[in-house]
Amino acid sequence: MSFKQDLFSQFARIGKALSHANRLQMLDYLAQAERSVEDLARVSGLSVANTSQHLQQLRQAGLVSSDKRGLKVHYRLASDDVVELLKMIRQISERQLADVGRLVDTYLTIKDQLEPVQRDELLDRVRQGLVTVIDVRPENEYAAGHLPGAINIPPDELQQRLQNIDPDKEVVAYCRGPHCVYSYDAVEMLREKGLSASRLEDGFPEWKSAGFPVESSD
Amino acid sequence: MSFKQDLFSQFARIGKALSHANRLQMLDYLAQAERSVEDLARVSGLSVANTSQHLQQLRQAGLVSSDKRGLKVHYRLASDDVVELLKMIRQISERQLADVGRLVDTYLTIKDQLEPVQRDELLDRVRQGLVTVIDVRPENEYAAGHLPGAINIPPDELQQRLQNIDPDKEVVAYCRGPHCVYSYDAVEMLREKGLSASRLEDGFPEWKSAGFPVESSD
DNA sequence: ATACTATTCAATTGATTACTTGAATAGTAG
DNA sequence: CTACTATTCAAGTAATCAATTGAATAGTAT
Repeated sequence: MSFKQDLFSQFARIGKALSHANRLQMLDYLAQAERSVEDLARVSGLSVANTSQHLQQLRQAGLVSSDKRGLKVHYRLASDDVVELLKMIRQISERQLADVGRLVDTYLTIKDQLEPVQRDELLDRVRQGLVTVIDVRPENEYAAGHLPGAINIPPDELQQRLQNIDPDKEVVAYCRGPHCVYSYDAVEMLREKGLSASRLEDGFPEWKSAGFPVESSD
Repeated sequence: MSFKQDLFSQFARIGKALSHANRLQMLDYLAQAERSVEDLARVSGLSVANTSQHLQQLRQAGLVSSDKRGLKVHYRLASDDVVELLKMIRQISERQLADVGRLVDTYLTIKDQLEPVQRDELLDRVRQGLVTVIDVRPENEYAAGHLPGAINIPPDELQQRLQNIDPDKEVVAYCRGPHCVYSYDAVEMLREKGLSASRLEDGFPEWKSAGFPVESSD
């Protein structure tokens, strides 16, 4: 009979509302505070009309409610259950991603052990143009010799020069040697900014002495 | 920024998996026990190929896992988090969508389905006249001894005698023992008809041997 | 009144999705 | 080996959905 079907179709409305990244982003913003349509359109980078339509889907699913005050319509989460629901999704998602090992190990993992990249592996990927290599040593050391194609960004400049780094490429940082702290710091910071970053095993001296190619800026 | 987008897209994958009534129904069945593709195809009334595709979406979203044993592939929920997630959806659905309230009243919740009725609890409720008890064994076994007040409806007669069952009362079905399939089938069918039905833990022999009262029709 | 603002509605387009069919794969049994 | 079973894959079609555009509403300010 269609009884069960009806029930599951109702549940599916909620699932459907959660099935689009933009709507989830809106819910995320609404979890912080109630907002107008315009606010939500701005933060999600959508047109107002499009935003409005998404919001209506969320309202139909019973996830948000709204009221009009003056000119503006204010939206908010319908109940705390929605926060719980989002939390569950996040939880399952993170576990799933950890199992498969995709986004989580570059973005989300807190107890990440900063697994270093092998030298030969890095060289391959540099030649394919897949990675941005960052040398975090002082400028004079960089000038004396560095990895092919590496750009020099001392630790204190990293913050400002973030926008020069291609966010779609993987970043590998290195410095003087295996125990140099700067490359750790750089990787940590880059990951916080959402970039996929890792450390070269060891440092420049080891790279050079292993017979790998070197560039210098004379 | 692409980082957040990626993250919400990952969450959306879970939402997408939950956005179809058939998939939710499958999750519901998997919440009770692990099942083969064929089992799930049968209960959801879909083709095996279609069922398989839905299951793969659920697996990609990290909601179910599977393993092959011999010919059959067994699917199960990936973790208890998924049960929690379903519970949240049901809860929001119940609270927010006015038209669902009625359905949920008669349809036992996902969690309830996992738990059969305890013997002593059943006896209490029988004495208060709150439940209809159905014995789904063959007539001769019923005649030899049955639970007090139980009515005998063999599985193949259930369909026709539905109208004799008070739809406002809770129904509890039992048969020979804990692994007897008839009571499961009866419960499933009654629930499909919108009745509040559940199974007695174990069966008649266990009831009798535990010293609970018994009636017989001589 | 008129002009203006925030939101929603309606129609359109291109992209996904569900489901079907028939074939491919992997494991079992004789 | 061959026949058989359970599941998955791949290709095609019809339905559904996201986003755009331009117009319609409802409220505010002058």
